[in-house]
Amino acid sequence: MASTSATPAGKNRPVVTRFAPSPTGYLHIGGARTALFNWLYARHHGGKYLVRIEDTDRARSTEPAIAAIFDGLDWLGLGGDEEPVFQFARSARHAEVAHQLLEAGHAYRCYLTPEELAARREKAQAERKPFRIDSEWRDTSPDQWPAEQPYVVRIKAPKTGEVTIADAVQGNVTVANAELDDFILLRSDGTPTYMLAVVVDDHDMGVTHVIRGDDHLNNAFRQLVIIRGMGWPEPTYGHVPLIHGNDGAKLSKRHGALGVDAYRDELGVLPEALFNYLLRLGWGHGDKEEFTREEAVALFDIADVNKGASRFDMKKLLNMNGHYIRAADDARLATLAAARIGPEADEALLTQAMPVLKTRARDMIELADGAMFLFRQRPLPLDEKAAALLDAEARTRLGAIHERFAAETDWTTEALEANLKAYAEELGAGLGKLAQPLRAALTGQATSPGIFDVLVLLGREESLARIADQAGG
RNA sequence: GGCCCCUUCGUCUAGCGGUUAGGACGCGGCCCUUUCACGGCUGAAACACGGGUUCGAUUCCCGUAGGGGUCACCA
Repeated sequence: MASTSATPAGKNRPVVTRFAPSPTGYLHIGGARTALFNWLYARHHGGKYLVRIEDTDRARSTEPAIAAIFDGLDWLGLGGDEEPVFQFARSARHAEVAHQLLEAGHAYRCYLTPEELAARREKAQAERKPFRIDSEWRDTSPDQWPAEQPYVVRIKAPKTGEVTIADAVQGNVTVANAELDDFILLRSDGTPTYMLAVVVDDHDMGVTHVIRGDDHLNNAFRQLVIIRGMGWPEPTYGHVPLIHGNDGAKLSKRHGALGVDAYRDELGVLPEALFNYLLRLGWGHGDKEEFTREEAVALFDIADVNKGASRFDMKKLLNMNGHYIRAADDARLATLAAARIGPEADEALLTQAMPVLKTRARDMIELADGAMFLFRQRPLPLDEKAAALLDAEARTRLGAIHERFAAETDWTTEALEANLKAYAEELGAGLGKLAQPLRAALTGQATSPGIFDVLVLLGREESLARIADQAGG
């Protein structure tokens, strides 16, 4: 048994990686992570990171999907270093390679019809035998080829021996050549298949490291047949495990496989949070949890990516998002929040309020919600808990508070706090007994940022008016 | 089903022959406190199972079980 191993031929070529999504939908979370790993690997090695759109499936590829992918990539800061390559536009070149393979005797014309193939497949299944394409056209010579009949071009895959790939993530993976079949290079209409296109494009783009989902691991062996047939340098492969949903099943649209745009728009996630979360999914570096882009670039190694699939955990993503919200620039958050609140939002006020708002939010939805009280029109609607806080006694006290605050000349958190504390002492009550009704009156809610911060944010006039609205007696 | 891959707390992970198996999320408790958060402290919680190899296995090897991927004129 001959055994050959796929050792990278061009070890000292500059690193070139690529992210090659097919535009049949949005950029999903798994794709985003694959892009991230490719980007990181290239950056770490001072190489190039490219993007290729695999749009050869004309029926399923759409313009909106292409736009969504670029949009998602840009948002995460994972756009390619050069103009993206569109695979479909290169089909003439793919066909050219197929013909070279044909001339070199590494491929052959196969006149088997799809119907005949289907029949054989069915027969094998009925006999419970593994089906492997075994075309009688494999060893025919050109003079035996029927004229004027449609044919496909098949690769002539080795039938004996085995190949082992030194995968950067999975380690050595060996497959017997008997497992490989003579897959199609060119369809009967002359168009190239994916298997051919990837190999040709990767070669032409100078890709040295193919980092992709491990659903492609088996394909690597097929692609190697083409690469060897052409005598091209073999890339280093790195097959990263797929991301699973919270229940352990493959991530589908049902559980969490949203487009990255949904994480941004519907979940209110910050790009740096998603970046960090995705980085930590399947990769770790000691006890470190938070990584800046620079740290990630410096520390990332594809060899450290875990072999096992990991589950997507929304809770942890949100927790991380909270960290990044707290660390984010106030003006930036204000702009983001304002877009969610609407035209009544005042960015300057939002920016001013942000320090006390952002510790209370794990996502931009919560952040915007938490800021709403600043912009509500009087008289404020009271939620259930707020209403319960405003009993007769509380309303009476609000009247007294209104009087005291109206006389307050120093509208600062310190002065206001001293003022209210003095009143509490006078009453012999805890500060909470006064602060909660006050909060209800000022925000219409039972929870909010610190009450004195609220007072200052709202300003003297608005605060007094809101208190008066609820004061009784 | 054939082939390939995977398996450390519920989850994400550190570990790379000798550790009280560490951190994070989540969960419980305490502290801080005008509410809710944030923050701090703290508790419960894992090496799938069975054989080897070894003085010694979470770590190396082989099985078993479980999970995943792939078997198109889709990509």
